[in-house]
Amino acid sequence: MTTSSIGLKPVRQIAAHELVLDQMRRSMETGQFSPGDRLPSERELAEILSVSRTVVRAAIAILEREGRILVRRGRGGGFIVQAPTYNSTETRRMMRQNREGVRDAFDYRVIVEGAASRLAAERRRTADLAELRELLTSMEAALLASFEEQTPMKVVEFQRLDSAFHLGVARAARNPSLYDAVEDARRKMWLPVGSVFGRLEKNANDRHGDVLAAIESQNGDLAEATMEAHINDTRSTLEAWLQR
Amino acid sequence: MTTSSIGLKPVRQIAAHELVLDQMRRSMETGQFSPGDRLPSERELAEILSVSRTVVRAAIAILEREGRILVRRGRGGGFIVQAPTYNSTETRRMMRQNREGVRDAFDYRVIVEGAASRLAAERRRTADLAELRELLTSMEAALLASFEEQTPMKVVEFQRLDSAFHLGVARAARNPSLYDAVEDARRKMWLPVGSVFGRLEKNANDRHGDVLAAIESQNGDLAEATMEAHINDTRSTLEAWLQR
Amino acid sequence: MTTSSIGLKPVRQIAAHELVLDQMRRSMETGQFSPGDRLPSERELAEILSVSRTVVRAAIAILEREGRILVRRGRGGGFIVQAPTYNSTETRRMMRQNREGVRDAFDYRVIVEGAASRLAAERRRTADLAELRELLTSMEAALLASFEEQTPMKVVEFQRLDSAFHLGVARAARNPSLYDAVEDARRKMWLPVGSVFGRLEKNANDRHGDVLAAIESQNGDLAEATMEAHINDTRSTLEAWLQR
Amino acid sequence: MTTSSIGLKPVRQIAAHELVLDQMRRSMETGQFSPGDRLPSERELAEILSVSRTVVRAAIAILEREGRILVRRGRGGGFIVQAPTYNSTETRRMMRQNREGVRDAFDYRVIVEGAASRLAAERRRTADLAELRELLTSMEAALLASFEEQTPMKVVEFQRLDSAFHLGVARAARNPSLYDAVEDARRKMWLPVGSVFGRLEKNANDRHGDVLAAIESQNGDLAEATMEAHINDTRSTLEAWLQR
DNA sequence: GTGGTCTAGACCACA
DNA sequence: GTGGTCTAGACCACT
Repeated sequence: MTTSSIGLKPVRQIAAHELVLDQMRRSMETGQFSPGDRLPSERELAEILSVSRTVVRAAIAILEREGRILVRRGRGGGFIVQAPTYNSTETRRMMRQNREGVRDAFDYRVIVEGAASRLAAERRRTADLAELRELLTSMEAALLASFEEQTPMKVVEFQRLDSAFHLGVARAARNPSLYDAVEDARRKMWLPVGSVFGRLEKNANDRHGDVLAAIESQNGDLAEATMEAHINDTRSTLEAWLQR
Repeated sequence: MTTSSIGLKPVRQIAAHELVLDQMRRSMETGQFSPGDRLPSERELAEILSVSRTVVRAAIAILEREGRILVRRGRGGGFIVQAPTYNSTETRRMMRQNREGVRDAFDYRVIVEGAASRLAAERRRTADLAELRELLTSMEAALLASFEEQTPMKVVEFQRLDSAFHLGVARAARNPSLYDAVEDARRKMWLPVGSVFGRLEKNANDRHGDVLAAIESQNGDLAEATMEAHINDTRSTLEAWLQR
Repeated sequence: MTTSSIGLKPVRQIAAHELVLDQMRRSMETGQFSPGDRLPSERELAEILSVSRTVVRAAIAILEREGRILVRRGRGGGFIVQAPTYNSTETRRMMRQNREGVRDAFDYRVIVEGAASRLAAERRRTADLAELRELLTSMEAALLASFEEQTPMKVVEFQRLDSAFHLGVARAARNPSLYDAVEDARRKMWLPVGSVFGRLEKNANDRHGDVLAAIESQNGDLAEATMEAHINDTRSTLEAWLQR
Repeated sequence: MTTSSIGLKPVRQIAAHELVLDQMRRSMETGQFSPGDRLPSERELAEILSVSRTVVRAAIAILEREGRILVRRGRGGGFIVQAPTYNSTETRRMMRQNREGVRDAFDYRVIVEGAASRLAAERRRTADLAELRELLTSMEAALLASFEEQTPMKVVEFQRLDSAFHLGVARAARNPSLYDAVEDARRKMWLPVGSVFGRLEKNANDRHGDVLAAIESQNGDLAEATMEAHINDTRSTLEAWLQR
């Protein structure tokens, strides 16, 4: 697709700090860190990512400039994750200009997450079920709370729990490549969409429940179909929103 | 899966010449270049890959040391692709030690190539069909020739045509992420397996024909099923060979 | 003046790369390097400034961002000094808003350069005279050339030679503090003025000649008076220009 | 002078606590604090100097080690300024080894303070005169008291008043650069000389009176000459003392 | 041989 | 114990 007729495409050496940046963005976008959380310290990040502090700093500097994190100095300081400043109007405009990309991203999600769901149904262990059920409960509670308080559930909290569930399913499928593909697919779709779904998918959890039930019953076909339906629901919601 | 609980995994910066090396290996492995062929000149490669000649030289030097290419100097010289020296026994030993990896790779192929086949059936255009049919014919001819001459079809030629067909299907699916995933999946599986299939899959083309027919008939379910069957056949063949 | 009643004022730790930046700006502004010149290499600069390359790079990065230098990579590369983009109108506007600062800067120049000229007259050695005379000749030649060719002498070339002469006088005064003061004074005045004087002070060299003659004759009073007159001429020229 | 031919000299980054140390030494040396006085609290100093307490502590620790201040703990404690333990013999030896530096420092003082005095004569306002006259009176009284009591006027008190007068003149000159230069010049000369002048310049005030008179009469030439004479007197006194 | 990047370690200022 | 900065040295890619 991107290769020349000769099968060689330009290589681009990626600086270490860009790789680190990717990692950090990704872990924030998939909700591993929520606003207000403190990232690990520079030294820890360097350790985890097996790079030098210099490289971590380069990435951090960019995130700070973007306003994604706040740097606090001194003892007790650190890097504080900031809420991303989503801009619905802007997002909508961008997505409208990229209809095809959105469609492709969803198609891809349907494929890899559907397959993951099927495999999860076939391979899930008790521990997987327990984990997924717990995530379901957390989300239920969070949604409930957000309704009662009349305060919409925070977008990022939703994102975090949603991602956790989908990635949990992918993990239960026990195929590393597939897991990576799911992560990748979510990432591709998620980035500009965060603003939208926090307010729209109040009933997302019902679908999650269906998926979990199918996985529990070890019915691969059903698990796949349910997951596909869930993702296509999301797609419809998004497209309706884009039409408005 | 490979990520820590915190979603961060070590980054590894890849030297430009390694990326180039990857590209070149890949294009030789997928048969873009056959033994005896001359690679583009250093300058051309540098241009195509958008790196400096230094980097190309570094990659070339490694390939030469490995015996994958022969460097001929002077006028009329260049880089001549050598036949890879596959070692069946070694390959078999390695794959036996990595049963799980092999299984995962095939599972992943089934998923992404199956999906690609389905989408291709739904979205294929006339030009796609023409292209795929041509590839089919070429392979037919090549196989026939190789039988008549009683010389086994050259491994790399088979590889080249096989890859071209599968990637052609993926291209017809018109989803960039999926195409990349297919490429990635083939790459994961292909590398050590080249030695095996040149001699075993004499009837591979029948399956290809079935896939193409399904795609042509725009029957998504059938296309998916046929592709899955084809890949699972390959899997069986490989596993039988590993048992021996 | 700037101290509190208690004699303590806030301290500001100056980062090494800022100090380096100052040094480099200063040496470019006083014409040590002209547009098109290549700065010493990173490694040499680090050596000369006795800092690490990292620090040099930090300063260089800022200069590059400002467009003051151009970075060329590879063998034969380096940092190429760019012509500063003076903007007469802008300069005039700024200077009009800072009349007092301009007056103070000239007053200060008159004091320190006048004193330097006097001391130079009293202390000059043969070598000093030779050096100053040579600078005079160079400037003469440069001015002449610029007239004959009908191309105005390049601003920076003028700056360079002018600075060299004045600093040469200060050096002949043999008082380190005074030399620093002269450098400082010129720096304070010079920065935004470069654009103006290249075209206006065509006869600057006559004054320089007078100063040199007074120094040569060891007449301190005359040397001081001549230098003061020269600087006040410049001041008048500038103020006339500001009036326009 | 100190620059290489290329106009770049080594940079030295100065630690914040050294800057603080400088400030504190300076304010004690110019008599802002007299022996027995209590410095502001650590917190206040940190505030005034806009650094953290850590830095203040580092500076304080050094001053304590040198015996310049006494640290008293607990309620009513604080940092108590101690009388500097000047050592005439030592000072004399050091200055003899640095004859040239002393000469340069005085030359520089003559230049900048002479010019400051001239400008002050030309620009002084009534308030300036009042301030200077008051300082004169204070010094008169202090000197008188010290004679009557047969106790030599405390060195630091002299220093304080002397500095105040000279800086007052510089302030009246209304040129910030020049004021800084005067401060700088005094600082360069003052540091090692404190021990000497407390006992020697009993008649310093007469000169101050002359300077003030000249400034008052708006006679720039006279004001400059008087100040120069005063400084050169001091120089003579010092040189005589060094000869002994 | 140039600039570009990274590493490992250190010291500092901050809170 | 945190981030901020610097050092010294290395390897790499570029031209």
